[in-house]
Amino acid sequence: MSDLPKLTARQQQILELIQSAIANTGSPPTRAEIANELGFKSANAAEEHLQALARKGAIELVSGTSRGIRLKSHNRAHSASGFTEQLSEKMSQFQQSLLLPLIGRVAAGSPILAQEHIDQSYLIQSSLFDRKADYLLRVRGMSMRDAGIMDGDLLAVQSTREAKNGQIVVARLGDDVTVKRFERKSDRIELHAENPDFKTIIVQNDEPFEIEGLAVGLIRNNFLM
Amino acid sequence: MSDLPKLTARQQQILELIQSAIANTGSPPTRAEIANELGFKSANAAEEHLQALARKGAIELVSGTSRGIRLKSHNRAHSASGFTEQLSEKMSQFQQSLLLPLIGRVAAGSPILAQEHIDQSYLIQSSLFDRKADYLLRVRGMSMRDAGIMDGDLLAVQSTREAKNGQIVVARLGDDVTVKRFERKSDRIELHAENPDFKTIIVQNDEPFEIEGLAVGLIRNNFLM
DNA sequence: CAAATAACTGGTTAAAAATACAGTTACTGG
DNA sequence: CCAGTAACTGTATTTTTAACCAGTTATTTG
Repeated sequence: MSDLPKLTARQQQILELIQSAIANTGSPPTRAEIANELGFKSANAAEEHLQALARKGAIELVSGTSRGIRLKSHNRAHSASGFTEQLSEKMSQFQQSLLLPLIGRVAAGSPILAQEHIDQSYLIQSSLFDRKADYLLRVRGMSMRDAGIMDGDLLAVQSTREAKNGQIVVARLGDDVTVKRFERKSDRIELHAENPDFKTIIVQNDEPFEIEGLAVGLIRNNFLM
Repeated sequence: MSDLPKLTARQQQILELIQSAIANTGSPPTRAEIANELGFKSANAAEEHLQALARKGAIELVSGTSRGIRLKSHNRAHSASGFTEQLSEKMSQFQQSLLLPLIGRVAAGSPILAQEHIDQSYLIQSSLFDRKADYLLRVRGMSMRDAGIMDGDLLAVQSTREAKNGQIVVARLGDDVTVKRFERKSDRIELHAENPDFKTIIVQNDEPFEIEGLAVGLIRNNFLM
């Protein structure tokens, strides 16, 4: 519970700019890019903001390397303080957002090997989903069609080893990762597809099996073809 | 669908190294880092591999910028809309997030974007969807179930009066607002449900009808009950 | 009120990084 | 067997970038 000192509005803005740059370009920004983006005439202004953010534990600076800015996992709730900012002329700057990595493609049909590469990241407001998401998985296949999870959808996943019966989980069977509805029976685990064309996967207690996470949300962005 | 020329084993290795570097450090590697990692004595070897990967469409090189390597996500057709903002004079390198209003219940007879309908707003990265969304609409009912649009989902909508056949639209029929698949025939407009339990709505040319917008994305946040 | 802090401008410098050019070696396909 | 390609070494040059120093102007804080 290292409560990092609270950031000034300007520092918060810098932090979000860094997140935004990572999400959009794939790399953290340089000092010059930050300065340019915010209209600073000197890159040193950006440098000092970065130093301040590093001092306060919001980021980590890797000395001697270009674009050596790393975000610290500052996933903690942004304010336990009761009052919500009614004063906000620029509300967007004070919303807590998380940078969620998109983990690639996962088989939701007959399980295919998951290639765990990070294509890109998306900046997602943390309150968008009911529970905190840790990453996004691109779903492949139609085995969860009747649950409204279609091929190509991005599934927001919370990392956990636990699940309750009936929840939709990301499960790992040996090397294969799959999305299914979870059901624990006394002697086995059942992974139900939500599509009559796919059959339920039965996992005996001695087989390799692990819950990778829990589905907490869904994003579809391929509406137009 | 873009079948990129297949990579040599070495090129594949380089690509994986890039992915790995991004996953581990948060930034793409430099030429020197690649060379060092693979034991090359010259950074130029890395440079040539990168050029080859760029030629084959696996990555994109941003010239003149450090760590300017971007992975191409060959797993999705990102935009069929060829004319994406090339008109912008000096488009900012860092895209912004938009505060999208969530429209809950649409009152009969009033415009969708009337203030009184706005429950709350969500901060959404503008690049999350293929086309710019203007608002979020909470979907009621299961008439679009087979298109993966479920009761309670948030539909990201772009305001427009135009739609092409086959697109999913938000349509207004007199006082009712509905989400359906759009089909224009010579003498009428058909609004198809994606659920056999619902029948197609036929709109004769003289009936009151208007397209409110186009579905560009979907968010589901009620996974856990 | 003095001192610290935040938020800058302006300039400098050394290191990091991209990138071009000239070679070498091995393999591959016509 | 010759040309092209892949996969390098080695060197060089320019641009990018990090990082430091010296100021200025508000604002806050003890």
